[in-house]
Amino acid sequence: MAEERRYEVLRAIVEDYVATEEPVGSKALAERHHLGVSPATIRNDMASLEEGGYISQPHTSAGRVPTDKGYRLFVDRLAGVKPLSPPERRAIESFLEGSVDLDDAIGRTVRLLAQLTHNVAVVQYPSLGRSTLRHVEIVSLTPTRVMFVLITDTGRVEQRTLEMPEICSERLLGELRSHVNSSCAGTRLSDVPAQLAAIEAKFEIEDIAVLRATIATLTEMSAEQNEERIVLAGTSNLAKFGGDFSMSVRPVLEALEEQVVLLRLLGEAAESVTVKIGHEHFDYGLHSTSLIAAGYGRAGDRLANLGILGPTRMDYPGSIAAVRAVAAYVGAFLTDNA
Amino acid sequence: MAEERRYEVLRAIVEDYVATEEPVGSKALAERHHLGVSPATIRNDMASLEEGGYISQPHTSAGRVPTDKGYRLFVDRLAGVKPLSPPERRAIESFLEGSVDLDDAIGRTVRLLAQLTHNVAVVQYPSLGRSTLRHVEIVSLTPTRVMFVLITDTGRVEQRTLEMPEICSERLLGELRSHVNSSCAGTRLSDVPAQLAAIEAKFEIEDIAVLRATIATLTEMSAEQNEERIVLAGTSNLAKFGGDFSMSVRPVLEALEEQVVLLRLLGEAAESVTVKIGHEHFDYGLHSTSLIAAGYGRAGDRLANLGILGPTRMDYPGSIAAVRAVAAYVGAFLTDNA
DNA sequence: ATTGGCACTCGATACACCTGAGTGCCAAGA
DNA sequence: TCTTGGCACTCAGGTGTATCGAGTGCCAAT
Repeated sequence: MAEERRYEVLRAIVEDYVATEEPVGSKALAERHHLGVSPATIRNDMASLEEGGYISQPHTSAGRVPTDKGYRLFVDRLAGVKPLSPPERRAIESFLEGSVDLDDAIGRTVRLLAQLTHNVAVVQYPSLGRSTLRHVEIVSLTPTRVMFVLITDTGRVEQRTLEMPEICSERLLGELRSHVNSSCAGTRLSDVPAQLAAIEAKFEIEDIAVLRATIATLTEMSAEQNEERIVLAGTSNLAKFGGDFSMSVRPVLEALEEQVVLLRLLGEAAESVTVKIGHEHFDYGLHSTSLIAAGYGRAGDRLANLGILGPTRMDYPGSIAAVRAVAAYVGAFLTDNA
Repeated sequence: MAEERRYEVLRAIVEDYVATEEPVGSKALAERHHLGVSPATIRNDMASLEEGGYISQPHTSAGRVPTDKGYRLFVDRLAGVKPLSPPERRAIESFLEGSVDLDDAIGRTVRLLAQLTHNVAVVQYPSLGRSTLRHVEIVSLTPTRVMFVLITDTGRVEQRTLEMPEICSERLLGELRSHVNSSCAGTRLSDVPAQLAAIEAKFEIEDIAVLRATIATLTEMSAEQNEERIVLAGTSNLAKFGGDFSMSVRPVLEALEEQVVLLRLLGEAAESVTVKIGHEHFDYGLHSTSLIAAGYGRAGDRLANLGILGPTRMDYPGSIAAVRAVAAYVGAFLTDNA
């Protein structure tokens, strides 16, 4: 059946193009991949692949290059899983050792990912909304200025200062601290606002202004939309992009500087490993890039996403393996240090 | 006196080259800058400037380009102060409004700086060692796991978790908290280790292990070398670099990814505004870039540095003005929110 | 010390040409 | 019906040549 071989040809094209970065022709294909057919046959297959929109040729007399659609098919149906090399395994297994807090762990993760894949790595901090609250600390800075510190079970620490409407005594702060903690500790951050609403009854009328300000601030802090944090590494790997800098790399750098874009990028990752290719991105600047993203978390509940971004012409099997492995290890690390 | 005019010519060359990005010739100079002399005279001046090493020509039959030494002279003796435009003034005056905590303020600062100068902006968090400790919070996560949270007067919050050598009671944690706070609150972080050493006497023998671990961790946390944080923005402005991407921009991106390099870069800034040009940088990757850095702080005591990095061919007067102004405003902001 | 004149250099641009990789198509063979 | 070898065609890229012109250095005159 010719159907089958056509896809074999596509796979060969993708692999060669990724390796050489140059359009690949029928003759070279016939030599390097021992499909038992002649260049002429391959040309026929190429013609129908091109008609199907899986490959295209930059110029009339050049080899073929996979299109986004071609990569898509390759990723979905043709790519095998490339096992990690032993050094890679070792790197992953030891990268978190000795990390001293969450910042440190996330920092190591993102650098590792960048180094493994030679692409730009993107790691999102554990989502606030899905973490549970471990402790709330309320510290008086000046008589009317108060700092709130939220500590979650994932190790995230969020702080915020607030100018109180009136002077608040240490006694009042102490009461706030104990009531907030007893009613909210151990609940998900997304449930905190509801819990907070219930404690209003326990306070004197005269303290109501301070209490309301406190509740408002804590509610805002536990709303996840603001404080999703994202870390990058390996931007210099964008050098892999050929061609003119300002044409191809600049828009990518610009997109990477926009937290909003990054969040949406990672946010759209749904399954265990998601691959977004070229024009599948909503952002114009990323139309010549691909994203490989995975969720990570503790025992199945996804806390956040991480991934890599690179030119569409990238090593999908290898990168997918790396992203998946790193996500698994980070998840395990968070579980152990819960 | 010709001496004087020669420098006038150098200034004109720098200005034109920065504006046009192309080597500038004697004829063009005579036209655009109304120095009352002929192109031939200018050529003579150019020849002696070139002999002095201030300018050079890329090819025999091209115009002149300033050298690092030329820029140096320009910055030190020739550059006037370019006043900020009204929109720039307004942007600076309002950029910090509504910033909700230190992270937010630093983030706004770095983005503003990048936008104003169209270069890469670099902002260092207020140095830990020079801040004073406002409060230490000690929170028990599990029976043996404890989180320390340091809050400084600059708004920085540092956290770290520690696995204790033995189970520690709430009573013990409470004692730790109160003794640490009473002896250290209000002191500079760099003095904290000394203060901590003194409290050992106040504890029972049986708690000594936990105490020692606590002191060790807090000492480490207040050592400034680790936790200097630096934030970047505007990397996409590197597009201003002409030429080949991997030749010129890649090493810069690589340097920017190394915290160590960045720290040293900013750390070397000494006076109120420091300019480093091209080969004056220790890092090879930055040999075609210039840095403009300034310290910021509260009322004269420098807390940290900020600055911009761009191609040596940059608008020095404008950038210096912007950096200086932003540094002043950030300093004022920190004073008001102390 | 300044200026106009002049010969010279050399990068950039344009044009023509060639080469070769790669294609599409067709007719013959399995 | 699928495969294959043959063949003419296309076109990007490299090379060689000629021209152009911006810009220079030098020199003699002012």
